[in-house]
Amino acid sequence: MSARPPLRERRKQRTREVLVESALDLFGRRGFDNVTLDELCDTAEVSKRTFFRTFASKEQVAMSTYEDLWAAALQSLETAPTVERPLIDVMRDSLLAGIGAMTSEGWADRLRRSIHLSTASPAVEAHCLYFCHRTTQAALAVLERRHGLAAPHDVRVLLAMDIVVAAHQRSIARWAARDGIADRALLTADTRAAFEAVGPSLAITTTITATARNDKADTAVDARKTATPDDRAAAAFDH
Amino acid sequence: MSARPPLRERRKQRTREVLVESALDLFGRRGFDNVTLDELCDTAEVSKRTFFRTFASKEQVAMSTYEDLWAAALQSLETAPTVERPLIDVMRDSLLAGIGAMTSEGWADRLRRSIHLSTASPAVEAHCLYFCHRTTQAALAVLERRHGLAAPHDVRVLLAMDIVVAAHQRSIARWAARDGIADRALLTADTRAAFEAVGPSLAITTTITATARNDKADTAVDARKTATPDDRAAAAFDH
DNA sequence: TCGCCAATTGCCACTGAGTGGCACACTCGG
DNA sequence: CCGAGTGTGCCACTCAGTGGCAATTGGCGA
Repeated sequence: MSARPPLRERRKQRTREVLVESALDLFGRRGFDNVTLDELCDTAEVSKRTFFRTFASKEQVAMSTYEDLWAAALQSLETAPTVERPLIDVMRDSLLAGIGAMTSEGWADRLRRSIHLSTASPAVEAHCLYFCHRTTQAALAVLERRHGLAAPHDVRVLLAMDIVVAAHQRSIARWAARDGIADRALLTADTRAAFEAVGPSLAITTTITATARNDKADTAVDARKTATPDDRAAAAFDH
Repeated sequence: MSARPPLRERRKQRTREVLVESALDLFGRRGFDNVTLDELCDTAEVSKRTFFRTFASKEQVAMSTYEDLWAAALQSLETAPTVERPLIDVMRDSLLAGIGAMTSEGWADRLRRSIHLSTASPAVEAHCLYFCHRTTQAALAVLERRHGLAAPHDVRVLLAMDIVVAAHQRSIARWAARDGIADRALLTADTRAAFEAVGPSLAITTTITATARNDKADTAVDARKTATPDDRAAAAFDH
């Protein structure tokens, strides 16, 4: 068969998969806070010690697929050609590439369940937020090293990265909240839509859309800033 | 004297202040992770049980002044006049009002020390991030109830709030990192500057500013989006 | 000034996450 | 088949956070 990796690695990987699957199942059915690590380890048939050699925390096992996605995005950032264009676009494309690089069987379903956990449990949500924060710091380092980003401490650069995180989180939350299937194509579309909504966001007024939902005279977007006319895309994103 | 509050309240408040002061001192000198709650409670001369009746977590006592600031900002949002203008501006002004409403003796110094803790300790930083997230959710509810925000689940609205958080965090981080004194006037200025840098952030290119630092031909800001010419302010914000 | 009521506090025991140490078992290489 | 080295299980431990209950203390009427 395809027993390429040295068999010792495969065991490790197998343990990891069993833990993730058990965790998503238990957390999903009974709630993150109502499942102890001892229970999880018992279900997955590993010792607690082994669990902490595989994952750094109870939260991490719940979000491991999500972290894989970002890892793939960072990987893309490492290998992508370095053309000069807006940082937000570069990051968006890296995320899209990361989405395209997900291969493992059933990743989309695991990812969707992970996101559901993060919206259901404060502890997981906090972990998720912090993870994104640290990951974009790492992305900044790559951008500086490979893409010639000369001022990684410029406020505008830091803000741009925060905006990337925000757009990504909104897109993935929207994707995971869809009723029916949540697959790669939809995630890609939702990601594009969220990033296109960034510009219009700057000018949203507090009294927007008493009539905005799917109307034509919607979006009291004030034209002073950001005249990007892709409001249609943003409006279509509205649920 | 001015013994207006029923004396029982004052005791409680006093305990709170002692805890915060002890925490900032101990955490600041020896590191958040190297101080146990037992030590802190021992120093402040309260039982651990009382500590958890005053604060929800070890992290919270470290960030209590920061949380006070947001509480003041939310309060301002509750009472401010409800004119129709961009959501980001409304939130910025609420934050500025919150800054203006800080009165307790030595708040600026405590706030600065809190921020330092959050940059030094991952646990505190994560707590801080999540707190901001939850607080802006609360702000959204106020905006919906008082300011006529009709579509609080519109992606653009959610993005706008995320951008507010980002600008705020960048400004306060910059403020706390200043060498000399960090006072109200500087925090106000840094906040304004960070919010003004939001627009230009959208168009930052990856190869920005090989020569950008304080130059005139700086900021490879691509004029396609966001032609706001307040790049000067943003550039001045650069350290 | 005294004493009752209610809120607050301290103490104790407990759960559950996360860690270090050590002995055992397994895989891989010869 | 056998050593070297890595991975795993078990045990004991620290520390954050919680619930219960008794003791204390302030508020307040008599």
